[in-house]
Amino acid sequence: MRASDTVRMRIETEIQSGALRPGDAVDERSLSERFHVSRTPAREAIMQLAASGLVRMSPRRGAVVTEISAEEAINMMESLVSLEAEATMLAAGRLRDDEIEELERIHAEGEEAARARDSGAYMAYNSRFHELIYVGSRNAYLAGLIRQARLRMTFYHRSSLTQAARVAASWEEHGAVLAAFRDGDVAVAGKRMRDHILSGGRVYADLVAALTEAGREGGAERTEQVG
Amino acid sequence: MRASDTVRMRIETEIQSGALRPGDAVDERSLSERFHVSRTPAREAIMQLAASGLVRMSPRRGAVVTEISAEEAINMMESLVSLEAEATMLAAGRLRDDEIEELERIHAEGEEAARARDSGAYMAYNSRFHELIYVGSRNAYLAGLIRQARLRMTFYHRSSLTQAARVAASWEEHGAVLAAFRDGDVAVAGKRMRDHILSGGRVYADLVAALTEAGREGGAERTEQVG
DNA sequence: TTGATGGGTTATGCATACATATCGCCACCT
DNA sequence: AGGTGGCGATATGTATGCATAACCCATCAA
Repeated sequence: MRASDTVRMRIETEIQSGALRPGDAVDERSLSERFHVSRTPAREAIMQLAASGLVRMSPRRGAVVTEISAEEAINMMESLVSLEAEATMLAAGRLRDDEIEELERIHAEGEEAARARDSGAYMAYNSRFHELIYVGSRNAYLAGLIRQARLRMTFYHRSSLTQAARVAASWEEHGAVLAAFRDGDVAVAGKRMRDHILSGGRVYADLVAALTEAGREGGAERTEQVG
Repeated sequence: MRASDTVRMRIETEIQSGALRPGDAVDERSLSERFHVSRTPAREAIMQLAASGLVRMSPRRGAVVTEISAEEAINMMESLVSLEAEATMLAAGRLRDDEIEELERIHAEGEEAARARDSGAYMAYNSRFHELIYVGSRNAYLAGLIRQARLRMTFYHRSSLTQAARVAASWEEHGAVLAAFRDGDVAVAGKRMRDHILSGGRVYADLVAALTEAGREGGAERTEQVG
């Protein structure tokens, strides 16, 4: 394992967790000091993050955690909807019976979190549910595209599932997809996943628009109240 | 412009052109000597290429131009079909009349290359045609995903359009998509693009399978005869 | 008071030196 | 004769030094 990889992963974690927020500077020196490495691996970690889109580099001006505009957010959601629907259709035709049973178990476990409006627990369940579908698609490349897109949206996307109403609806929509899996209905499974992602996406797009607006009005501090 | 960026772009060009072939080593020292830079930007270029999937790095063992297995090729084609269809459906609903006219002009210009079975000229036309659709989708993120996927497949994909029969069929299929654009029929445009990419994809998958097979039998040299 | 200008500061970008793991080769042992 | 172990060579990974461009702020003029 290279030092640059560990630095990269730790930054990714900090962005996911919200410790690093869109617009925050990611500079070589502070990274090298925090992780006790020289500037070289710190710099390489930043470049890797830039390649995956998590940070944006300007020559001679350093890197900042990528801020997503409302337009970009809509574009990414549009793409994610398509990718998730495709993965779901592939999975609908390829999931083995025991994998569908596994999905049902996980879905049953998620009900408690959904009822309790426990967004932390629900997000953990949500990840497991979707991840099983990616694997079930038998398409590692497609799964990678989806994971990368979701990773880039985490800061904003996280927030959409903190809305209590959304959690309950999300769980119901998962159930609808699962029913289509049991029926082996590829087209219906795809459509239901498309609707599911779109539902979350609407919340997400609104949030990004709100953040963008707040950022324009009152500077970065203003986003605090929403995250 | 950073030195690492120019090095990266030149390597990308060499991979696209076939000067660098899957399995070829890409080492820091030779890059730094060829492009008259130090090892640092050469190394950074390699890491950027690795992030986009064009080369594969093994810790302490250097980088090689990514070799695509038959399974990976199928996965990438499956994904590309979905992405291109999505971009086409978006474009069908968003292209302005003058953009459709531009597409028609380009398509008309491509007829000559198609008739002459001039695969070089046809590939140039082909890129322009598809590129206009990506732009017409009004989704820069989706367009980026498609370009990245196509870039990763260039070495193999190039070859599919060198088949004379495929060139003629490809041009006809473009015409069918264009007709759907004129009719403003989103679903039909998407379906026709899906079929179009799939047609090329079949040739492509066969080719990768052949290369993989050849590689297993006779080592890397064996792929020479196909490229 | 506001704007422009210039110098100092600092972080990035590149070059280079050093550390270390991997690989190939050869001798030696079985 | 074939396999194994160690040694040398080489390339990667890391650290550090140097050059330069961008930023900040003070100073000055309108």
